[in-house]
Amino acid sequence: MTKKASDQLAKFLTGHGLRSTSQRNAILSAFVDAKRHMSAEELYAQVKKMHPGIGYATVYRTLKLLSEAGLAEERRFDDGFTRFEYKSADNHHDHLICTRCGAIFEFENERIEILQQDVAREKDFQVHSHKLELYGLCSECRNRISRARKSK
Amino acid sequence: MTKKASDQLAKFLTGHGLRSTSQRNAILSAFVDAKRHMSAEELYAQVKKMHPGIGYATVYRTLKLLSEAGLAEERRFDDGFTRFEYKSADNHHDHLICTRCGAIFEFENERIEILQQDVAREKDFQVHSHKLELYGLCSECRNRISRARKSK
DNA sequence: ATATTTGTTGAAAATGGTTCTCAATATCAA
DNA sequence: TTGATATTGAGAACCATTTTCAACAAATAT
Repeated sequence: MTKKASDQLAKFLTGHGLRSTSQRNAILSAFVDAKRHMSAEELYAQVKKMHPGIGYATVYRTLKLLSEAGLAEERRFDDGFTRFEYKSADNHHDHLICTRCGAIFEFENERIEILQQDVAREKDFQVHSHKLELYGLCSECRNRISRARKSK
Repeated sequence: MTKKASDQLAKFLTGHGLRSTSQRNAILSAFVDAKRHMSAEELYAQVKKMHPGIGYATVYRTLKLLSEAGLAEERRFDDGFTRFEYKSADNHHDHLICTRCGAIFEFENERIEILQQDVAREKDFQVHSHKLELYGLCSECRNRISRARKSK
């Protein structure tokens, strides 16, 4: 785990009269090391491996804490699951989501962001964050489908 | 209610060996006449006014049915509520959501859509739908805030 | 028209992700 | 150390949504 992340958490805790605990550190560590877009359940399973005593509630509580500390971002995709994503200072990106296999890809597009600002300005709206998700089929699933069609 | 909508539902039902019922018609009617972005709960309350006997489950079931029939679109915003939106054939739009008062505004931007297609093509991804939400403060809330600040 | 088949409904129970409660425990400051 | 209080784990509670099931109703056959 990066030292930066744990420092950031420590700073947040101190600044808010909260305490540093082994559980919080363990969860942060697992979260940072893990793949992106983790559900609370996945993270719980991961943390359990190293710290079997840890409870479900603590994972949820810590995830919320990390969001408040700016270390995690909560995302609700249309599959109904809430997932969390490690948030390093400046890497905003959007998502392509395969509706067949559930794979999630990331992308960035500066021009889209600029157009978003234009839209907001036009409506006199002050944007703080945004969410752009493209749903469809990834190339792998598309290939799988066309292969299946041929073999019929 | 538009005749078009009920026809579209009737067609879907017939085509799938399903039955046309007074409840389904009542729910569709309330849904089409209602304001956009309705939660199941809001729609249930609305339908109850004219048809007190109707059950919660039926509203949910019908809303799902309407989605399958292409008459409704399910949306999960970050406030955790699922809402449904009446979907006429060709009026895709995106949303500006005020995080303070909850107001939802709509917009369309052809250029953003084009750029999205570019991104997808680049990743060899076939987009079927997308979701773009801008979160922030509407002008009204911004004014309220700055007024409050002045009066301090 | 009437009966028959089978989809649909309402009420209540179940589900599933997430949050809360509370007694036991751990951290931090003095 | 010790005391004040934040945190934890386990399970109960929550709440939106879904499922169950017996009663009912729409489409179809008779």
